[in-house]
Parts: sequence; structure tokens; C-alpha cells
Amino acid sequence: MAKKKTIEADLSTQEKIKEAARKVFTQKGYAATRTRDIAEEAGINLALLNYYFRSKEGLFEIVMVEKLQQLFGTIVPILNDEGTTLEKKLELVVLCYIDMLTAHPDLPIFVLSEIRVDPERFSQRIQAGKLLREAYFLKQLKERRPDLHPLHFVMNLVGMTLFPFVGKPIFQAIGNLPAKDYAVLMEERKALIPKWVQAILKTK
Amino acid sequence: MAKKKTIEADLSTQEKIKEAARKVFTQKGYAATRTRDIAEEAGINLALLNYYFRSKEGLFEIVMVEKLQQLFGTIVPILNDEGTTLEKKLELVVLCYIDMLTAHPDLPIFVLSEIRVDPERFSQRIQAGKLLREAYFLKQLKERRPDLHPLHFVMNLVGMTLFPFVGKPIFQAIGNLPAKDYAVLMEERKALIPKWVQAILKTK
DNA sequence: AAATAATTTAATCAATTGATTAAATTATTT
DNA sequence: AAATAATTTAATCAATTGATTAAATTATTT
Repeated sequence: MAKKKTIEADLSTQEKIKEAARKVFTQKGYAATRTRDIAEEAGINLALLNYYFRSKEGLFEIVMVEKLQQLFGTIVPILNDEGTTLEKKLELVVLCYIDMLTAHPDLPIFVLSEIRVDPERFSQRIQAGKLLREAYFLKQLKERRPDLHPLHFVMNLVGMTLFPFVGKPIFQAIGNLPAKDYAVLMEERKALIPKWVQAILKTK
Repeated sequence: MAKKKTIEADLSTQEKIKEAARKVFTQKGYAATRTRDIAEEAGINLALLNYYFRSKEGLFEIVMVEKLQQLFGTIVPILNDEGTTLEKKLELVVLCYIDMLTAHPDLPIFVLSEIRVDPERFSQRIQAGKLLREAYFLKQLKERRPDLHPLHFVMNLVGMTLFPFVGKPIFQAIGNLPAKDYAVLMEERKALIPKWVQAILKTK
């Protein structure tokens, strides 16, 4: 058995492929990605991809699980924290999301596109379902506004935070903004969105 | 020249193909769509697709232009109307959008996905840029809140309205809602979003 | 050092896929 | 009705693409 050095090489080559797969899949989506694109990006022979991962599908599966976690997993601990007020949670979620999305702008459109292909397959995987339904956040929301479905607030919060990244090319076009200025708007939204959501909470 | 009957048959077969292309492209995206899928959906021979339209790309181009118009063109006349208040415009845009999206739920995710593939190519086509910058809506917005970039409000309005359709599978999963109940929420939002956006306009 | 195991490569497959061609059919014009 | 033009089909191509195979190379163990 080749062990020590083997595992190192393993991790290295395997990780190179995974990293390339993350990049190419996220950029072009599953269908438009050719395994040759990934191999080239990773700087390896095409056959190696099938040696380490069984198939394109297999590699995609691994990347997708990671990306789902990245997009949905991060906010769960924030929403579940029993030591923070509703207001604080809103601030933290917005801050955390905008920072993450600034670093990975095409994460949400990638995940949403792939979910569309097979909603059943991926929707279950988002344990955010269970986690959100049991979240302390939900209790706080219901106390504040028992008259409205909590999902309305989640839609507003996520819509205002995430959508500017999903629709970035469009908003940039209609606003005629260079990338730099767009980034400034995103920064501004870190402080603005929590205020807006709180204004929504106080409506009639 | 075969004219009368020719044109009728032309429109009929051609339109069958276009209709099939609209459906399949919108559902699966460009890359995942095979011309054979479209031919089958249209109930015609594959060669006919290339007889009427020069290529997959050509057919897609036609569909995409339609869809861009459908998604962005509809709101322009509403926003440009000099005879309505800002409040009325908000109401009308939300109403119009939610009705349209209820009828064509996968329109926005389709358009956004394809724009991602080649942002330059499609972003220019959205004359909404020029139209929004010159819109009466913008003037009204600037009067009301000169301190904030108008794009913030557009992002909030569109985010709250459109995003629940883009993220439908996810919101349904985390809310554990059947399709029927989800539709009810969308109906509720017709009246709620304008109020919320107005609350945002009044902040601080 | 020899044997063994793991990794990498070049070559090749078979299936898929967008597109074309030539012939057949149908409609229109003269 | 004959000639012509438009439409449709079956068959076929060539390129692409995910995957495999057998051989070569490199690392590890005995």
C-alpha cells in the first residue's frame, strides 16, 4: 500500500480537480460544462478526472452539496441563536450574506439554476427547512407579527439581500454603473436592509 | 411561388416550432436543450427545425428576445406614465408582475441564467436602461428620497416581487408549503409589497 | 533492490448531437 | 394538366463528449 505520499498526492490532485470543478460548474452550469473544461482548468489529463471521481455527475454532486451548504448553511446558526434579538439577527444575516456574496457573486444564480433542473432532488437537501421551522428566529418573528406568514419576511429579507447579486448584470445595465460603484451600493445595503426590514415589521 | 397556403402552413409549422422552443428552452436552458427535444415537443421532423430556423442558436436568439421583452418590457410604460403618482406606479408594477409571473413562473430564472452565460451580449439589449433612466418614475423617486440611490428602491421592489418566484422551490421547501398555499402567499403580496416599499420610502 | 500498489498518460470508444443532403410529397402557378 | 415552388422526411455526417483501457511511470512496501 502506498500511504503517506499517496495520500498527499491524492489530496493534491484530487483537490485540484475539485477546485477546477467548483469554478467551471459555478460559472457555466452543469449542462454547459464539459469534463474537458474541468480537466484543462485543473491542468490534468481527462482520464484522471474519471479516476478520482467516477463521473461528471459524481463530481457535480460533490460540488453541489458544498454549494448548497455555502448558500444556506451559513445563516442557520445565526437564526438559531437564542441570545440575540430579532433586530440583531437581521443585521448579522445581512452582513454575513453580503460579505459572502461579494466573495462569491455567482453562487446564488448557480444554485438556483441547478435546483430548477430538478427541484425535488435538491430541495430536500436543504435541511434549512427543518432548521428554519424550528429556529428561534421564527418564534421571535411570530411574536412580533402573528398576523403575517413568516415566509413573507424571509422572502423580503433574502430578496433584498440576495437578488441584487442574482440580477447584477441587469441592475448594472439599467443603472449604467461600473462594477466599482455597484460594489459601493452593496456595501451601503449592509446597513440599509436591516432598517428597511424593521420598517416592514412595523407596518400597520 | 407558393403563396397563400404556403404562408399559412409556414406560420403554422413555424409557430409550432417556436412554441416548442419557448417551452423547452425556458424549462431546461440553452445548453441542456437538444434540438431533438424541441422537434419532438413540436411534433415535427428534426430537419424541419433547421429548414425554418437556420440553427439552434438562431432559434434561441428569437426566443430570448421575446423573453427579455416579456420580463422587462411590460413595466416600462407603467413607470413612464406621467399621470400616475409614485404610489400608484408601485401598486401597478407589483400587480402586473405577480400576475405575469404566476402565469410564467420560470421566466425570470431562465432569463437570469442565460444572461449569466454572456452578460455583455444581453445586458445591452435591455433598453430598460435608457427607458428607466429617463422614466418619470425616476424623477418622482428622486424628489421623494434624494439621499438614496434610486437603484436601491428598484432592487427592493424587484427583489421582493420577483425573487419569490426565482426561489420558489427553496421557499416552498423551507416553509413546507404545498403549491396551492404558495400561490396564496403570492396573491397576498400583491397588496403587501406596495405598502412595504412605501414604508421603506419613509424610513429615517 | 525487488515487488507491489498507486498514479498518470495516450489512444480509443460509443453515444450524442447539431446540421445537411437528396429524394419524396404537397401545394401553387401557369 | 403540366410545371414549378415549397414543404417534409429518412438517411447520413462530422464533431463533440463522457468514459474506458492498456501501458507507462512513479511512489511505497517488503
